[in-house]
Amino acid sequence: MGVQERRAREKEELRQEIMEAARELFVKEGFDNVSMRKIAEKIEYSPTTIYLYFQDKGDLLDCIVEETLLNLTAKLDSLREGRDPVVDLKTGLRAYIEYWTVHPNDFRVAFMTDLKALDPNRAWRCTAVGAAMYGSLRTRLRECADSEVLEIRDLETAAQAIWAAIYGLVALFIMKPHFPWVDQSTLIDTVVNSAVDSMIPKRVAQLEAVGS
Amino acid sequence: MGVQERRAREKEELRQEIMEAARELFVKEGFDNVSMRKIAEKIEYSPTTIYLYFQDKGDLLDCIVEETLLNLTAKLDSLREGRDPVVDLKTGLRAYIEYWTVHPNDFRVAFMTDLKALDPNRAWRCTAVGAAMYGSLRTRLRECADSEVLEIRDLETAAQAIWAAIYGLVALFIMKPHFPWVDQSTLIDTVVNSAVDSMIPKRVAQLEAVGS
DNA sequence: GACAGAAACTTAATACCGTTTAGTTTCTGA
DNA sequence: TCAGAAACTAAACGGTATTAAGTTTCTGTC
Repeated sequence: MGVQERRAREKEELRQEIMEAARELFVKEGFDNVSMRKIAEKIEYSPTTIYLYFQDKGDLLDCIVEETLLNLTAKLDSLREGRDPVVDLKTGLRAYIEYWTVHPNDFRVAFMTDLKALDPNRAWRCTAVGAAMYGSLRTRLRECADSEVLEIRDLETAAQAIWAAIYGLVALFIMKPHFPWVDQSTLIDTVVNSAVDSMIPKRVAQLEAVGS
Repeated sequence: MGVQERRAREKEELRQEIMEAARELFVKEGFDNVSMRKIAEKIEYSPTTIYLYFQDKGDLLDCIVEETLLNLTAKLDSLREGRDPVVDLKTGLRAYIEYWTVHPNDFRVAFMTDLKALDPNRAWRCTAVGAAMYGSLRTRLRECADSEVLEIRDLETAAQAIWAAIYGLVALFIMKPHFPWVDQSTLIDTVVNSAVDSMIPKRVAQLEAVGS
């Protein structure tokens, strides 16, 4: 029964080809400015073929963004060193911000396209990976709390506050690229330190600030 | 020459009527789900008439969002008490966040519609008011720095870091309404205090934290 | 009061869009 | 060889923003 396997493989290959073409176009032109017709033209199939592989344009986007988020997740996981949880936490946050500043158009596609905001039913893949990433943040924060150095009143509140600050910086960088930002690296450090250090006793916070 | 005045007044009235109808529809259905035809139908004119008053759909959005931002600006200005600059700053930040959580759809229209992100040329009205609001934040921060209580290394960096944290919280509230947020008021206070207090010597920061 | 011209508004068309229906072609397994 | 499944497509539907050209309405002047 090698035929069925080949067929399945071919089907998967075309699926990947569609996603690759769509990602390239979405990133270059923006989700709204890319039509199913344009994607079809790029892969030299008829527009209707895409609907055999994806429910609709939103589903296609969901799959693409899921891939992006999984890629980011892998990158963040690879950076963990496991020595000092606070260092790991800050390193992860900085890496998150820098990943998106390097791939701004992916961020636009992932977070600045209406669809995902509307209902988690349609963008369930993204929602799932996003939830996993938030879970990872919370875990790292708990590790900080479990070590002797941290004073966290409410872990959930702390995690959400940090998420907000980090997310806001990325979103503004990307939304207002022409704004007269101060030195990017300095600003990132300021936001990360401000968000994390406010949960940490002064003594340790100062040590961290010096170390970075 | 009372006729020309009346004509001008009538013209302005229709302009306002268009904006009112469009705002209502945009807020209810979202920018992308509202067509010029629907707006025209609501005001009982032909779609083309709108183009006599606004360059295109994007221009119409720009004008509407400008109005929203000016309204918010007025609200923020009215809250200034001028006694303690740090209190004024935090009050303003909280008010900013709460304004958008009360009008989430206006925020969607204002900040989560592609157009504005693309080029400041097209959304110049919003860009201008937005710049004024950022200027106001910087002014308040300078007032804090000028009073005896503050230690701000770089004012611009501090302003941008605060802006990021505050903006991020609002954006996440609105983008992920189904996320299991902790108590909203607590979270807002945490983010505001974390952002502002990191610029303030410990002694004062603690006083502020108690006061809120 | 008649009337030229400006202003306001509309009709009809252009060139797109996402998606669906109803096919056609290609391939597979018996 | 051939029935049926799988893969793919042509054509259409009902929508979109925007524009060009035409019509109606109003105004100021004679």
